[in-house]
Amino acid sequence: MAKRPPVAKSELEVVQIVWQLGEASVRQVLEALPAQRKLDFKTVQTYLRRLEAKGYLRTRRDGRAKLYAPRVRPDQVVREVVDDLVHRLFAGESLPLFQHLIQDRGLTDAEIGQLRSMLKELEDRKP
Amino acid sequence: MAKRPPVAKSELEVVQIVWQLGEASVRQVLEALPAQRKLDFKTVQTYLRRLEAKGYLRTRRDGRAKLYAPRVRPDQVVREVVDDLVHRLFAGESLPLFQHLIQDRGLTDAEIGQLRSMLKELEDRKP
DNA sequence: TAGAATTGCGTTCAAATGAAAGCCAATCGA
DNA sequence: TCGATTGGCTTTCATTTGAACGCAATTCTA
Repeated sequence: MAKRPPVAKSELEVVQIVWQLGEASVRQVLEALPAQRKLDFKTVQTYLRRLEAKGYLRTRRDGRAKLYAPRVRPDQVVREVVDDLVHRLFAGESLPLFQHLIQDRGLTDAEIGQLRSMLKELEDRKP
Repeated sequence: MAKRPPVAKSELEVVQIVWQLGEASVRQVLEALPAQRKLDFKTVQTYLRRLEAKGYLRTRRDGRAKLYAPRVRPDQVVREVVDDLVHRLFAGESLPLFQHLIQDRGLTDAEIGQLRSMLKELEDRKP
């Protein structure tokens, strides 16, 4: 399939909400936006329309309203975005990103625990 | 200090090289670009100029050429960029990003080791 | 039932971005 | 010394983004 155009920054926050909700109308997305982030209905509508045009979302009609749902698997998109970032910002190395995340942003104890078990699982699952 | 405008994607790859080199001319940056990524001299020059205008780099003259060097600490910039991404893509949670990095991108054994020690250090250094 | 609100669809519009091109002065190699 | 190269500075230019309008149809609501 022809590679779809990249998701723009602002589109990301919107598509991310659709992923969470599974399927959503413009209004639902608007309401799910973090309180500080105040966008107009029309603006959200535009972003969703563009996301559909780019191939990231598909829609179906529910009465008068339109419901947007993922068309590309979220982790596929996440991978593309993160890969791109890692390349541009860390010359392709992911370790520096971890380092930043750990040292600069801090983690709760619970998070540390979960991270540990992810690592363990990864090790177990290979040679 | 007046918040500087965000670094654009393509500018990131260029500023990242300047960070690595410490100080660099247009040509040096051009040559340090990954082989696949083919940009024109003029293009790199433009990006560097914009980065200076945005406040990320400062310059000094070396004979006929101009040398670009960081003006904002790299980790400061990295933090801004990563924070922004985490907000837009994961609603502010960093764990999903780790999860993606670990499960989806894979790590070498060496990397796993280093990660472990980062975690350990983090734990030791708190209550 | 008449006006208010909600949505879709099409447009708009300025600023930012990605990617150079043009012209000119310094300089280097033959 | 003369042409090629290099770099600086200025300008260009299409596309993408971010952020909304306007109108028409539909649906609540007083």
